[in-house]
Amino acid sequence: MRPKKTESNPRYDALIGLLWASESLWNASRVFFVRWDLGPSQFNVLKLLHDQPEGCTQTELSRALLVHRSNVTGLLNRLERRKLIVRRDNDADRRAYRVEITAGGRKLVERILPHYHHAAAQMWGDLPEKRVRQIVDDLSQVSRNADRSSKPTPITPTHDARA
Amino acid sequence: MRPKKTESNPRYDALIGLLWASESLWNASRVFFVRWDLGPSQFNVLKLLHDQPEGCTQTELSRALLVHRSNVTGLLNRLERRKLIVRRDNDADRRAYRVEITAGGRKLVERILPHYHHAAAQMWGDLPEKRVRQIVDDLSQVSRNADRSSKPTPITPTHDARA
DNA sequence: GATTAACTGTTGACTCATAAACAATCTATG
DNA sequence: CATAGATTGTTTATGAGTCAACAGTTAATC
Repeated sequence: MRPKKTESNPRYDALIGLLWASESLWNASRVFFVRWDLGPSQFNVLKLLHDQPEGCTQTELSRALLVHRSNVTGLLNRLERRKLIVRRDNDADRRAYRVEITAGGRKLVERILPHYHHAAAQMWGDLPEKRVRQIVDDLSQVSRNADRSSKPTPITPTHDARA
Repeated sequence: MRPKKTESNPRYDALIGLLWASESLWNASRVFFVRWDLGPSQFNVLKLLHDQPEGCTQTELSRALLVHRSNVTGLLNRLERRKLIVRRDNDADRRAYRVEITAGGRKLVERILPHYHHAAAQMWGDLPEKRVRQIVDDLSQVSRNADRSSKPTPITPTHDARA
């Protein structure tokens, strides 16, 4: 099923390649996590809470993970059912929970992490350290550009808002 | 909400950065496509069929798009309802459809593509052509490694299958 | 030619994502 | 203080993804 030749734009092709790579990675990570009966998204939540011992609100979680508030609800429900996280009441703000990881959740993350690091290293094959770092820099620029294009021009509220 | 310092692995960090960038891009592309009331996945289907005038089966589509067979069903249902694609009967194989893009679908894709190319170019900012191409190469290697790790060792059936 | 094996698309149950609307709560501002 | 506005988390509806199981069809093999 060879695709038809179409007018080629290297930057467009590169974008497709990037999305393709990340889809491959995401699929691989789904397979990777089945061993522990976790989805990649669930692990991301756990990892974040693991590095955030004070806990955080669901909205903070949603912003850190780049997902919608309403999605966090179900994600946490599933994790709470398995006692990997808890929703504690927040005295300072009775609207919000303070979500924390449990001892069990922490243990699970720490059991998984070494394998994850190992698998991640494999993905880059024998690419030299320097190139990897270069890619990280370039991609963070891409992230910024993407965010800028999808958000409605934040307009820095810090004095002096001339466009 | 600063994250806790944890033992750092550059290749792991790079992977997270890659996934992060692609999530940003995906979100941006979702916003981008609302104008035409399309999801990114729907557009991917249309684009593929656009470059494939002979049409293809749903399974071929699923392989090309890296998604499950069962997902293609709903995707095509939504596109068919809007008359952007058609499922034609396949005389040679009565199990399979031959999915084709309609004139309307083709027109839509061709209206969108220029904007898409433009937006894609923006994402890379002023990164020099050479670096962009470099990234494409490196990422295609990553894709291969990811696929290898998630698929159960294909074992090339071409003679000589000693592990 | 009949049976077995493989493949095609759909369905149902589930996860993960969005957006819109809602009650409860906090924060400003009059 | 009152009230208007913003924010927090949930619900509902929908899109997009997985997997497992199914009927129908094709292919292979005996």
